[in-house]
Amino acid sequence: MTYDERLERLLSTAAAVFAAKGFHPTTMRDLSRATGMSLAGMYYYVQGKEELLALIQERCFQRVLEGAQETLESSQGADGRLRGFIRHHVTYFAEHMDEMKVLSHEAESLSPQRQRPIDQLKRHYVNLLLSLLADAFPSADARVERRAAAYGLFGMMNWIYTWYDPEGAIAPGALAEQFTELFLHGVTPAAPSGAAAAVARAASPNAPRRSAAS
Amino acid sequence: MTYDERLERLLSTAAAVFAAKGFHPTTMRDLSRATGMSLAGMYYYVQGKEELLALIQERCFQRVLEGAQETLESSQGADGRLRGFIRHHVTYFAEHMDEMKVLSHEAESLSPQRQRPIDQLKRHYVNLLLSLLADAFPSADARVERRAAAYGLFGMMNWIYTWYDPEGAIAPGALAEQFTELFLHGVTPAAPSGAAAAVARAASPNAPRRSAAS
DNA sequence: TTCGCCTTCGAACGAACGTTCGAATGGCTC
DNA sequence: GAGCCATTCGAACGTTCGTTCGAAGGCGAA
Repeated sequence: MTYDERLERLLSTAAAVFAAKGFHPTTMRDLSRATGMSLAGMYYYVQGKEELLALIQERCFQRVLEGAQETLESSQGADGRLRGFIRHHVTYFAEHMDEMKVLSHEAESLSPQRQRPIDQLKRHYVNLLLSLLADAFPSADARVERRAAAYGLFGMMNWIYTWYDPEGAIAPGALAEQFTELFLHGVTPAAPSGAAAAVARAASPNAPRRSAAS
Repeated sequence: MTYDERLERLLSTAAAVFAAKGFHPTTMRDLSRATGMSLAGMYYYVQGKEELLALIQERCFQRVLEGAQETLESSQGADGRLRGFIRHHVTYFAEHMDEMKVLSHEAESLSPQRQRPIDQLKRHYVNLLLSLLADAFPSADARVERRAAAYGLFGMMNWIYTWYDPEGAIAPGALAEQFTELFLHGVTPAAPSGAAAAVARAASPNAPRRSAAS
């Protein structure tokens, strides 16, 4: 195993522990136990606990951005590009829950100087979605509305880590489709043959009609 | 000032500090400084730091639930009740950002026995939305779809604390309307005279048509 | 074998944390 | 004034944290 591979393993183990316990409650001794390395040994690869978090977030975000750009390059039309962006974000999130949870949930856990480069990636990514929305809906140009829609979508997608189980009933791809339809057309079945209604009906035609709050 | 009033002030000050710094990084000495009380003095009102968080979350959630139920009682029709639920959640969130951020962001910061009663409130609240969705859209009955829609909506709404400024360009009521339209009908202008398109157009007819990612 | 370098680690350090304790304060009742 | 109770607090305790340091292990090159 090379140096780089061992660093990579340290980072992904740390991401899993951070995702499970939270960044601040996690101790270097926790990470030592999880990785099998000694307490001091980890400092050969990383300056300290905070750099661990910074590296995890930075690498994860870069991969998300790269994946999004690749998806956009192979998508056609404003609508197709927007759909591709959503699909990529949701599936990537669902398939890398640990890192993405750490990226989403620990967005304020770094010192300002370590936060800055990550915030720059975030600005870039948000602007990317805003420009996709502008291309797809040139008529709905109100700036605040577009921001609300963009952050609404990010909320929908980034909240995944609080409830979603990739091994559960909803596959990552299915979740991406549902969120795409939800964002584009809402829950309301638009027309008798509308896409959202069709998708919903096709999946489970005989589900119970009511569920009581308890 | 009565005992209860002083406890209330301690809780709301603590909520503000927890919202700003996060629960775990906040020290009892931070709270002592923010409240003006002595370090030991706070232990007269509260068993410890964790009970502080538990009380904040429990009281906040109870108020949200009460407000939602009151809203539902004065709403008519399945669609009206669903709209009322969303409007209430968003406006309450926007107007009580500190407590709601602590409720949303520190949902895993309590020990299991302190978490349990709050999780019960949460289950109740989620089931409430699920039943509203079942009433409003009896045709789209697929169970997983309803869950995805519900959690998508909660994500949209609870993500507010990461970006929204109640003093900024979007008033709480306006945000609630936009999220309601977004959830019910999506961003796509449904028809030339569709509600979503009309709302969007009315607010800012001459916004620029493009914005580049940078 | 010897040297030097990359890698690992046991042990310890100083700081900061949540919490406790006993005393002091202030006002009210007899 | 004396006694009592609710309230506040300075000072300290024991623990745990992130980090450091010097030494040791392992291994290829000379």
